[in-house]
Amino acid sequence: MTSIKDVAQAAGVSTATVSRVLAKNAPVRPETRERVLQAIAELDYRPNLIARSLRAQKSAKIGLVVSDIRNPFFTAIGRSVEDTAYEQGYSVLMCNTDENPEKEKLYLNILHDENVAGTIFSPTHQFGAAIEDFQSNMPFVVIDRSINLSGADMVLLDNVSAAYDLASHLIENGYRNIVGLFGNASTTGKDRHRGLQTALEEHQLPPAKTYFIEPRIKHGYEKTMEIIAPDQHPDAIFTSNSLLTAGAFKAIRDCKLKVPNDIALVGFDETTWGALVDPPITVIVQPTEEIGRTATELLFQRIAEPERAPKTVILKGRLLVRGSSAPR
Amino acid sequence: MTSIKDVAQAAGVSTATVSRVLAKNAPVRPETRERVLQAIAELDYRPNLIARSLRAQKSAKIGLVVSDIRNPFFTAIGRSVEDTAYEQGYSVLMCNTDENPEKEKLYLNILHDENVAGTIFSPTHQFGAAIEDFQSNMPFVVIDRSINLSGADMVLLDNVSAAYDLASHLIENGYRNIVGLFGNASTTGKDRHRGLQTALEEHQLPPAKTYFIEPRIKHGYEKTMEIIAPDQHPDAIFTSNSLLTAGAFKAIRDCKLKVPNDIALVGFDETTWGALVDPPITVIVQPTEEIGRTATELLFQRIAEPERAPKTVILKGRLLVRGSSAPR
DNA sequence: GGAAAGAGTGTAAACGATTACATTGAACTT
DNA sequence: AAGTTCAATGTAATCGTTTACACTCTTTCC
Repeated sequence: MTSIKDVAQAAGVSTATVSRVLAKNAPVRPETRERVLQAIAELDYRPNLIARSLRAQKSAKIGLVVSDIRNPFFTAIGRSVEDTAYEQGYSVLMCNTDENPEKEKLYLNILHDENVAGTIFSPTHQFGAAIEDFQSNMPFVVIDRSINLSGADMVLLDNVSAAYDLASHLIENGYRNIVGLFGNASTTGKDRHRGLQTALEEHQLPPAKTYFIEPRIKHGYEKTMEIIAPDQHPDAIFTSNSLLTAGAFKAIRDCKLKVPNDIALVGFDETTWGALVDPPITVIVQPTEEIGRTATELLFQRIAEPERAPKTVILKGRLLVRGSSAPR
Repeated sequence: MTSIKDVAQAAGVSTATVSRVLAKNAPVRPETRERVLQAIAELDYRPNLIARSLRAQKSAKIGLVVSDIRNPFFTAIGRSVEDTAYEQGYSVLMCNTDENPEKEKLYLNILHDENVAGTIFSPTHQFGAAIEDFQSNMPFVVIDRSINLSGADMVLLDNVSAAYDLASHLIENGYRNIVGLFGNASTTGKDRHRGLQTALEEHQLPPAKTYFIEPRIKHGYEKTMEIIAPDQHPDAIFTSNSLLTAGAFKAIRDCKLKVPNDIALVGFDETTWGALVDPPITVIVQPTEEIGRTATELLFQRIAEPERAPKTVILKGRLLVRGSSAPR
């Protein structure tokens, strides 16, 4: 390993001078700077980020803690965060918690210990309380799921209104007997539930039967199999998460029912498969690129100015109408 | 920040003793150990990983550099690597290079600077040469794509044989006019190409028309649109990557052709959508869990024993026959 | 012409851990 | 009883940076 000492020696200056050349903003005689830069190039020197991080008590890394890396929504967020961070010279530590509060704690601790400059985080609702411990030390931006923490920045979808739009669309297309499947890991499911019920209410319809289950393909499948009794079944399934949508779709197909004639299906998030299946799925499209970028920008703002008043940015989803919810 | 000094003071010992308690293997009187542990608990002390990493010149992190995080194959690998690393007390820095050699270099440098213990890497073929620079310093395991580097461990699919099986299946089901779409970013495409051509050859059929294109949904779509002329089209499309499969599927559908009656479609990697579309897609299933786990284990082996002779593990794919390649 | 200001550089102290070496004292050996 | 051994602990150097402080030497100003 070539260190700053080797460079200093090669250039005939002190380590402080080399450091100043590196820092760019300190005064160094052009001639000296030249010598140092040449020594750096010759020795192929690159500063040790660990040492820098130890000394500076911070680093050019941010954490991204997502709850399920298999969910394409979070993959998309990941790309967007990474691109934005990259432009600012930051690298991204991506961690997957599997909706597991234990792992959330573990990874937040690790990120903290790694001196990350801040973290973008989609917490389970169980985590609500514990997050307080970390907030003091590390800037936070919460995404996707709201959390009862006054100090944190958040980037959220207007879930109630998006679910309302999606449900209204179903109702307007003649569906009356709607069943809702919602993820039980976060506030998102609750908000989308509310949007659905509000829409029904406003149309003077009775509330939907709803289920809160683990947001996994498997559970979406199993619950849908339960719902579809041989003798009777709802005329539409409303899902709050693309994994549940996939599970429901599979179950409907295995029961040999036709979408949308026998049963309509709508959900959240645009995925590769949503457009490919027959019929394609009507969904609320979340602006993933914008969510990731906004979250990263908010994080950088907070890093730069820790005392800035927290912001919550609420973005709108877009209803993408396709065949799975065609008029009855 | 509470440091080891605070603990030492609280317990009335030196920092060395605290460190020894932490290290577990050094001799400390039970009584003293008890006092130290209590101080640690009271102060809620957790060692600073940065400092530890600086001193030890290594860390309990490994890098995972994937070429496209949107490709479900790599997402699955990511989960598997993470789980295995987690069991060993390591955390995973996941980076996305977008098949871009510049980003590959950047992230390998960053990982190196972060003192990661090693890196699991799926390189573009352009990267073949440059990897030499890093190998000396950092243990490597290459996955998914072979690379001409004698010193590195690798975990690969037996691509030639898998592609051979997939092609033979098509041929046996009566398909004769096969067109191949292959990713141009890696050796994987080339190997799978060879498997396809070998199968045709062995059945005394003329070689397939093949295209090497960017492994993106968009490019799979566009190339397939070109291939499907209004007057004539192949009777099967063979794709080497699930993103290309998705693009091809979309194009076929947009051309109002029926799978498999008008045209069969086969590819690599099990995805959410492959099972959901109608007909479901015949694919080679890669053992992603095993690939990730094996790669991580090889990496740990090499970290423990840097001079160990390099291994290449070749895993077999499994042919999953479904409707998209039903007999003519 | 002397004081003041400031550019350019070096010295050395941090950051928070680990660990080689030194020291102490008790137990054991002969 | 003196020497030997070894467990238990402390002291201080070290990892590779950054930066407060000190110093020198010009330049500028009255």
